[in-house]
Amino acid sequence: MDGELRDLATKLDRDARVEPLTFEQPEGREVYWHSSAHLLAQAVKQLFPEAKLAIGPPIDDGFYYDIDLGRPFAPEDLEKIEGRMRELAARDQPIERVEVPRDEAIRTYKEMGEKYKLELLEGIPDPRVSFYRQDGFMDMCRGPHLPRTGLIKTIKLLSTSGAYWRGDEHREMLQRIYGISFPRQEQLDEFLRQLEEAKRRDHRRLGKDLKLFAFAEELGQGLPLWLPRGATVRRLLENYIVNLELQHGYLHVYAPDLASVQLYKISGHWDYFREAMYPPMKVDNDELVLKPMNCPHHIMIYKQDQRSYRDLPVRIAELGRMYRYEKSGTLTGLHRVRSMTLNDAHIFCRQDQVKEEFAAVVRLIQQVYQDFRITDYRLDLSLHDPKDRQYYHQDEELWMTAEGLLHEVLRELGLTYNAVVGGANFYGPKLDVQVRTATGKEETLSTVQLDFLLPKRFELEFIGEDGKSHRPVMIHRAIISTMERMMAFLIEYYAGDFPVWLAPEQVRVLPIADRHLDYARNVRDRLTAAAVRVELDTSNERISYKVRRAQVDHVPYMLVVGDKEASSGQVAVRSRGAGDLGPIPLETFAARIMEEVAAKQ
RNA sequence: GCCGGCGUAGCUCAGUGGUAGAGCAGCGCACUCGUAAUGCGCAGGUCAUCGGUUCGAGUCCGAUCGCCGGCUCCA
Repeated sequence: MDGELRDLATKLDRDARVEPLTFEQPEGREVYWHSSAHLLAQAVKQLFPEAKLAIGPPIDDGFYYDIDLGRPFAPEDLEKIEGRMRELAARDQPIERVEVPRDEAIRTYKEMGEKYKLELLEGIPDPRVSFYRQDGFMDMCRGPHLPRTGLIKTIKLLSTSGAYWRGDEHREMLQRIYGISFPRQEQLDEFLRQLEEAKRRDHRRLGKDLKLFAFAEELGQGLPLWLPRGATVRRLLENYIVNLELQHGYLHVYAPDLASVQLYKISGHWDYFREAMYPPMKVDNDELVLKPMNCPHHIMIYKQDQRSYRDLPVRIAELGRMYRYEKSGTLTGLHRVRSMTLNDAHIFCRQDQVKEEFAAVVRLIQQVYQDFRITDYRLDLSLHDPKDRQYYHQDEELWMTAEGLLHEVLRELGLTYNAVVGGANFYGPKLDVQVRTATGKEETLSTVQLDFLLPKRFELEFIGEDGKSHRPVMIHRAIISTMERMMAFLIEYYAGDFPVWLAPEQVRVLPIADRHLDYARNVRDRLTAAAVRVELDTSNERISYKVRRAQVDHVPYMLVVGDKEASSGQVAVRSRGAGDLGPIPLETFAARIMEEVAAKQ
C-alpha cells in the first residue's frame, strides 16, 4: 500500500496505490516466512509451555525463532514441533492484527514471565504496540502477516543451534530453530535438491576428491596441507598475480614469519587484535609473535630509504604468509584457516596521488576478475560509524576526506556499489569485493583500504618539492585474497572444473589397449616437453572406464589413442565438457592447448 | 570461545550390549577391448583417543582431540 508492506485485511481509509504481493516477490516471501516463524513459536509454546520466546524473523532462505527452553532441542523435539506446525496449518485459522496499549502488553508479558519480550518492549517507545493472534496464540510483532495459517503448505525444520540473546556473547545462549516453508511441495523438493547440489560444489568435498589439499588432526587445526595437485594450482595463481603486479609497478619483497611484539604495539594492532595473535614467545630480551599481517613489515621496508616526492608512489607487494589464532569454532575448510598467504601490497603515495592509485587498484581488480571469468560479485564501500567512538579514531575531518575520495573514484569509474556504515577498519574506509561460497555464505575476496593512521604511527615521511618533510598515505590492498580463500572460491566457482590454464592436470592420455602404450608415452612426452601438464593412464582397463575415470577426475582433455591414431600421428580428442571431438594431428592439439592457456581459457 | 550433532577400511556408508560388514578405490590374474563402471580373486580395521560401567562395549557413561551446522569474531 503506497509502497509500504501491510496486511491484506488493512482497511483502505484513503486513496492509495495497492499492489498485491505473492511468494514470487522477495517481500512476499518475507511475509510468508515471518508467518511461518510465528507458527513455529505457536507449536513450541503448545508442546513446551515453559519455553520463553525471543525473536523470530524471516531470513534469505526461510526463517528462525530464538527460544529459551532451559535445555537444547533434541532432533526428536524438532520432529514433534514440525508435526504440530502441520496440524496447526491444516486448521487454517485466521491471523489477525490486534493493537494493545503498551502498559497492558508489559503487564501480560510480566505475568507470563516472557523476559525477552519485555526487554524488546523496553525498546519500543510507542503508546500502542501491535500483536498478531492466530488460534488463541498471540505474539508481539510489527507485521504484516499472511491472512490465514492454512496458506503455509509445506514445512521443514532444518537445524537447531545456539544463538546469543541480542548477538551478545556475554548474554544468555538461546536455542535457535531454523526452518523453511513453501506454498507448494515441488518448491521444497527443489530447495532441498539445491542444498544437495551445493554440497557437491563444496570445496571441502572437491578438495578431498581431487586431492588438492588436506588437513591432518596430528598437524593441528586450521593448518592446511597443499597436496601436489593443489600446490600446482596455487603456483599458477601465484605466478599469475606476481607477474601481473610486476607489470603494474609493484615491487615484490619477502619478510620473515616472526616479528617483535614491539612492531604491533607501534601499529596499534596489539591493542585491537591481541587475542587473535599467537601468544608471544620470549627470546633474549624480546618478545616475538608469529606475524598476523604484513603491513608493518612493508612499512619497515619503506623506511629503509629516505623517500623523495619523485619516488612516490612506492608499491610494496608480497605473498605474505600470516598466522592468526582464529577461534576454533570459526575455522571452515580453506575459507578460514590459521596459516594463510595473502596477495598483499601496500602503496605509499602522496595525498594528490591517492585517487589515481585507488582507481588503478580497482581497475586491476576488474582485469583479474575478467581473467578468472568471475562475474558474480558485489562491491561494498565500508564507511566509519561516527557514533562508534571506541573503535574509530576521532579525526572526523580525515574520515570525511577519505570517504569522499572513494565515493568520487567509484562514481568516476561508473561502478555501482553498496555503502556499509560501520564496516570500515579502525584506520580508514575500504572497498570490498563480496562473493558467495557454495553454501551461500558471503565473504570478502578483494579489498582496497585507505589508511591515514599507520603512516602517522610509524612517522613515515617523504621529502616534498618544497624540501620539507611530508606524510605519505597508505593503501592496503589484496586482489586474489589469501591463496587459501582464493583456492576455495575457485574450486566452488568452477565446481571443480578448472579452466585449462589452471587445471592441475590438463590432459590425460588414454590408450585403447596395451599395444598402444608406446605411442601413448610418445604423446605424453611430446606434450610434457611443450609444458603441458599431462598424465598417462597405464591401467589395464577398458577405454570407457578410463574415460569415466578422467571425467570423474575433472581432467579437461582426454586423448584417446588406438591403432588409427598410432599409425597417423594423431590423437582422438575428448573434451570434459563437449565430449568426443574426433581425431586431429598431435601437433595441432598441442598448438591449440597452448593457445587456450595463453588466452586463459 | 559458546550451543548442538557427528567420528567404523583410502572414500561413501551399514552394523540398537554377545566372533567387525558392503560398495567403490588398492593389489594380483584373465580378457586387449574405440569414448562415463569387464570378470574372478586377494588384501585392507587398536571401530578418533583415553578412562569408566558390564561376565562381555563399535554400541552405554565421562573426558580429550577432530569434523559438521549455527552464534560470536574476522586487522
